[in-house]
Amino acid sequence: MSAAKLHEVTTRLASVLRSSVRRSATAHGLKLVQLEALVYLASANRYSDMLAAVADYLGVTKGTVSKTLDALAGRGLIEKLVDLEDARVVHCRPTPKGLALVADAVPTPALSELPKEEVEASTAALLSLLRAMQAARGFRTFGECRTCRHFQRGRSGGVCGLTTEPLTQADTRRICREHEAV
Amino acid sequence: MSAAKLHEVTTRLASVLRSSVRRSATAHGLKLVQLEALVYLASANRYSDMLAAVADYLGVTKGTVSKTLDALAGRGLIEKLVDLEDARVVHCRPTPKGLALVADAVPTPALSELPKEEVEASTAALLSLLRAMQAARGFRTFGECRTCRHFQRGRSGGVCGLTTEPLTQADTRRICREHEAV
DNA sequence: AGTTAATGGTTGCGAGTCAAAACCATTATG
DNA sequence: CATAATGGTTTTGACTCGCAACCATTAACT
Repeated sequence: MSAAKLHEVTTRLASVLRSSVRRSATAHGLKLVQLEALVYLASANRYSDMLAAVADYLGVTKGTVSKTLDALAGRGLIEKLVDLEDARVVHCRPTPKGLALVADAVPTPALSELPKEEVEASTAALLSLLRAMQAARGFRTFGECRTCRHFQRGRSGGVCGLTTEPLTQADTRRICREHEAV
Repeated sequence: MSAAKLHEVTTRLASVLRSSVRRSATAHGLKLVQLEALVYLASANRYSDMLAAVADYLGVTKGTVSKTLDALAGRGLIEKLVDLEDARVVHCRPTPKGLALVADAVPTPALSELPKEEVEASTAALLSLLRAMQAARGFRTFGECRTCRHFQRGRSGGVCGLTTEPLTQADTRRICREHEAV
């Protein structure tokens, strides 16, 4: 049980997962990256639903993301909205049609058949593995606000210490690109 | 800690991993899929170093693999050898140059800095997760001979119960596409 | 202020991925 | 011996990918 073995298992898991997501994407007439971007946008908060965030999250270049989002917008799965305060940024929000596709395409995989204890053990193991890899390679952690060091809990929701803006309960369950683990 | 959360963590891990492998591939002048195919071939046994096996393993189509292997062969990273008994199959074996590239490109990631107990726990959890996903989606398991139900241990190495051919010690450490967990 | 960065996006290029389908050769099955 | 199954190659069209050039907007700095 060496680190090499762990690496091998991890890459294999990633490969199997990617194949099945690709299948799902194809079945819905999308490319793999298009579905991944759409799924991400469906759970990104308002600081994180822009092109640069998608590029960071998926680890692909801005150029690819630009065309990918164009394709999604062309199919009516997302809509692009220019930010009111910063005219450079374009917020991409899934349309109802896009959200429906996400709900249908996300595999709800074989995981639900695993025993509960095993699910918890796997999740914990993966999470610590993920954090280690992100830290070592300078990736953003992309977590939810409620687990972020900038988050200040309040009566209904809270406040982001970075932007000093209020967050609703729903906000705190979304993925943020500025997330930093405590 | 639901199955959905586990799925989310898994996909995120896969995404981070893929980005960093892509980076490594690019640094060596290869595409992601090309590096993945080369890494696979470096540890595949003689029943599993053919085009169809690569396609199964990576979850891409035969057409893509055909061109990918052509590209690798064109750079002198693998060599293609037609099977002596079955003229249809083409064995693809990494050249010394190809093996050197694999050794250099495989990340040896941040995992080595994790505590030993954590590595073992993560590996076990991931392995059972991987088996569950492969079983649920009809993927081949692609394991080593020594963990295969067809493997019959012998004095030096063993015998594959499926092909009835003898296997050396080294053979039993390689990846086989006919692998089936016990 | 006013130049200089830094950031967010778009566009174009060339190589290559990808699914699907048609196709050929070889081996297995009846 | 015909038919199927398997292993590979090739073609087509849409799209990805990295790279780099480019524009617009905002931030930083003497």
